[in-house]
Amino acid sequence: MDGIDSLDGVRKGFIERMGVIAQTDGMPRMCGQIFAMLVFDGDAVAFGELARQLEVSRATVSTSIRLLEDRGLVRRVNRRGDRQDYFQLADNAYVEMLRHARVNTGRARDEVAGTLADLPAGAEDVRSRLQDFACFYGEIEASLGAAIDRMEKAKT
Amino acid sequence: MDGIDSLDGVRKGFIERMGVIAQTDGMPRMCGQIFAMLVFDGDAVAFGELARQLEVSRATVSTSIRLLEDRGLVRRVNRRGDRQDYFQLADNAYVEMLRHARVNTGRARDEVAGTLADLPAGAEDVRSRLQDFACFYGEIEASLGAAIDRMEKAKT
DNA sequence: TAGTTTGTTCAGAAATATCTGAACAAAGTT
DNA sequence: AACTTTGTTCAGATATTTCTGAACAAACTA
Repeated sequence: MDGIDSLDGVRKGFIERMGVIAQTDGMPRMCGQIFAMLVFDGDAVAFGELARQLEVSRATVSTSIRLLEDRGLVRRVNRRGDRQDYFQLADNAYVEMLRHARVNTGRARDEVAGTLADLPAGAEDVRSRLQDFACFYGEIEASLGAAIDRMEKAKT
Repeated sequence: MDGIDSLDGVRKGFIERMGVIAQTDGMPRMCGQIFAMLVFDGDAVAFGELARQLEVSRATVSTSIRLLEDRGLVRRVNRRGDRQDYFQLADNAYVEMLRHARVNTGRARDEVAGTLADLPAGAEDVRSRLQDFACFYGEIEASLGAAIDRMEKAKT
């Protein structure tokens, strides 16, 4: 029975692929790999273990973890009798991801809205096209909002 | 009356800011600037004008435009008696953006689903966490799908 | 035909993002 | 006190992305 070895192989593949996805998603690869490791392992993982298993410097772990903490995706915990920091997924990690996306979308929409406000009188055709553009961002925001609501309701 | 000059200033600011947004959005800056220029100007813009006004090489215009075409955001048109290529927003550009986002999300979900399929028997806790992760992507896909439907309906 | 304009391609330059090693402070251990 | 472990910071190395210039082919012009 090689259940454990096989599980470990699957785990490594998952971590590696999530690193790639993070990259295509506008995040450093290491953030994706750390996130994947926390999802897979479930319980809190030690700072040192992250550096050792992902084969990166402690500096990289430090900065990557901070980014994840700042986004509310990861929680730092301490264990009695252990000086190391441990990390685990924030319990609302997925919702926080959506919130972050919504904020970003809002920023984009604000830029368009600002341009609209700056438009001189006349230029009605430009205004109309910019309004379409702003609506586009509005649709995304609304959709993300709906998804956030659904996930928060499902949480309970 | 400086309506036109003022309009031109607003236009330049808009183009520049959309370049930045594109970058934070995982796209080359020039794609964002070209897109912005087409949104603002409305009618078809010549290849040469893009290079001249955005102050970049023709090579950059060529590759950026291709990316935009490949994503279905921009349409290339030809004018009788003019050898130059002209470009304008695809009429369903915004919907195509959403579609692209949905495809990407689907890819990510597929990765998680693949990992789930590879999991050996047992490891039920890991399975449960990966399922949550897959659901998260599922929610995004569903939301994008809803936004796509709304926009297509509003199109008419 | 020789010269111009137009768009593409690609090697490599320039800019940016990501990661590392070394120096450090804080807190523990011997 | 001297040493170890832990996490942070930052200058700069490494890797990646983005843009350019030059070479080119296709189509027009003189």
